[in-house]
Amino acid sequence: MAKQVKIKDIAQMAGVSVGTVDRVLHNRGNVSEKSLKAIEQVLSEVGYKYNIHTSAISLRKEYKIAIAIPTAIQGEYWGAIQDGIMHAINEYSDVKLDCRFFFYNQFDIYSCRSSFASIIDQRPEAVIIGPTFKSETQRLCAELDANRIPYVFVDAVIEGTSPVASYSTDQFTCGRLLGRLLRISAPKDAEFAIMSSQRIGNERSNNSLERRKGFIGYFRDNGMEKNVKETSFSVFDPAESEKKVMRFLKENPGIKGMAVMNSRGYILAEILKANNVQDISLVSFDLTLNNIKGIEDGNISAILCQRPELQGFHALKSLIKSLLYNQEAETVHHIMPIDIIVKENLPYYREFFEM
Amino acid sequence: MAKQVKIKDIAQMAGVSVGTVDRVLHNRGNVSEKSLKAIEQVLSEVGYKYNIHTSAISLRKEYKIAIAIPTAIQGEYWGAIQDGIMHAINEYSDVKLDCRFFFYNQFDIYSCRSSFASIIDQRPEAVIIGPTFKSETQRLCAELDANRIPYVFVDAVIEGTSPVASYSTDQFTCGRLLGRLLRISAPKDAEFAIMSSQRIGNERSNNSLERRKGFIGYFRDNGMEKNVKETSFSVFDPAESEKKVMRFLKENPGIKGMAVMNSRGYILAEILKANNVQDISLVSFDLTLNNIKGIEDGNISAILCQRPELQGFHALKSLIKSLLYNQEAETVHHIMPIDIIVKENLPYYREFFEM
DNA sequence: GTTAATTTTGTGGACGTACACGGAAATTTT
DNA sequence: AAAATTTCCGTGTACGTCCACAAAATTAAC
Repeated sequence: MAKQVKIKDIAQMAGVSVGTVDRVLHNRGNVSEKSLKAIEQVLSEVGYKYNIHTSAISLRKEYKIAIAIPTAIQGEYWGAIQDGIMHAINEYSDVKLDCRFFFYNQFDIYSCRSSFASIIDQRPEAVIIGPTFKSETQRLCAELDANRIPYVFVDAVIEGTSPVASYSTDQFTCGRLLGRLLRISAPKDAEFAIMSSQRIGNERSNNSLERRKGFIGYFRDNGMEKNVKETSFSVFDPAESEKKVMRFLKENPGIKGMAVMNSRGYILAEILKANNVQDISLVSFDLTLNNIKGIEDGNISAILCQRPELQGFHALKSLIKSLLYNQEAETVHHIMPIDIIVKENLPYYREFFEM
Repeated sequence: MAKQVKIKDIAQMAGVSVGTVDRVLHNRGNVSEKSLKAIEQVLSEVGYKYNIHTSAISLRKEYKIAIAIPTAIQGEYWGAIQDGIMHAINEYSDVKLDCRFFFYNQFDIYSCRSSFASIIDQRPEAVIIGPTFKSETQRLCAELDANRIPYVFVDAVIEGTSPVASYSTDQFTCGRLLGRLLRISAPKDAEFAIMSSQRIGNERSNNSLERRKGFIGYFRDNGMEKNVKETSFSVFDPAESEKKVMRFLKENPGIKGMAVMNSRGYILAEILKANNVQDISLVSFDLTLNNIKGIEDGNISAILCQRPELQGFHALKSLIKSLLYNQEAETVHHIMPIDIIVKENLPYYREFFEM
């Protein structure tokens, strides 16, 4: 248990007052070259570490934090991220925070634009971004960079930006993992289907595309590329979807597994249930309420999940750290674990958290 | 963002001084019935929450904490628990802690007794217990209860004790989950083997027994009780084990999956690898270095894991909370999630943590 | 009823950092 | 060289809690 080095100690060693050390630590300027050198010398020798507690206490400032994520629905993916953020707000209730959520519709680029514009207007001191549209996000980040406003990414990373940290998943590997899960639970010659959920404008998210690549890649590596089929279903027209899916299964009787590259697996689960289909594994993403029900009912074999609460929690945590000790640190990209959730271990993923 | 209520506020509302409120909050006694009533009244109304930061600063006391767990080896299960504890020590470096480890041999009841005896001698202010022997642990806990020394359990809970908290896993469900993993990845009529690792005196740990029960129960529930075989292998005599296992497989050609109820799966992985056995799934427990290698090599299909670092981390965290704010709270039993780790998601379980 | 012992209560200093303020030193201007 | 700026620096106070110590109130003892 190494003894804490205090600012006072540093001041003494460098032959200056605590005020000057403080100025250096917070690069507030107004320090002579000589003092700066002396203090930096001492700092490099002793390795000063902030005392987060005292630091937090004496900080009177209230930080404005903007959170730009797709509309969060309780019990769904972005809802879980929001839960994690709320949890962090609570945990760090001693740091004065003014957190505002700027939700946007992830399928409407205009709503994203206007949301991001409001953020700029708001002049926050830090931002959490759950990115969807690449160039919109890049534009926002450029603006934030110009104003030296720190930001972090959750769920995904956008290239050409310089966040303080990011929390995301290796979606390609998710796809491979999904491939493996389906393959091992089916006979050697079985076929598998990628079930795309159709949306307005038929756009597919980047995450889904990556997952799909990984999935196909996995079967290609195992010489089973031909065993992979693809079809789609609608999120909004269940009856039509049901007809389409059942027709597809009839035409492809070899199908023993279905992969859904987003959280819409529960829709297929309903269809399988209604038609009493027993021998097809279904794997989807995200522990949403609907998918939880699908697992409990036994219609979804497994769910892949990427700790959204933890992402939200750590996102805010790292921003707070950055605000308090604004050393210009390197970006840290955190890749979240991919949890495999089936009927048996489901219950224990609901309580536990944090961390 | 609700405004923080301070001790001063409470004091004012209750018509007493901060000192008195402090005494009540830490039940240090020496408070008149009248003041106590008044303060408790106010507390129940406003819902006071400690400011962890200021609390940590002004705490000058150094707490002696004893940690009684089986010998921890780096890269194995108890080593991971130790890592988690060390991490918490680091995270709470502002709270003065004097942590001492009292390791014991989990296969030697005498070493456990002498370890526990040293703890009593040591007179610690709080204890973390990784229990193995039931009555020894009960005796220790009785002693601790008598001295009002708080303690927490990691890995497992012993009945007839009253810890501050516990962090453990539902081993029975682990066994069921293992059953499911093996079953789905094999043909309908496949057979499965429970591979017990033999030890000195042939005792089997409680955890293993529970897992075994769950495993067998799973197959019974699916009308496949007859498909489960059992055999054993030695941890210390690899050559003998290899002979025995291969003979067993020859005699039971229907075996498509092997279950190891502890962390010794890697031994079988080596055997399968050496004999070029390809079509048998092997599932074991705990992300030890050996097992990680087994997964990477493809000889272990999956590992079930119960977040040992998180257990250790939270164990110490909850003890610290209990020491700082020793309100006589109810015991909280935390059941850890059961992570399923396969080749694809393995890399991401090594970095991430905390929380 | 007075004194002693005990219980109860309030006060004030300490923890380590942030930051405002005013004074000292260095620099520029006149 | 003195005055006016500007730059630099040290001091002091605040943050909310803990806890030691002393003062006050209550109870016990005589």
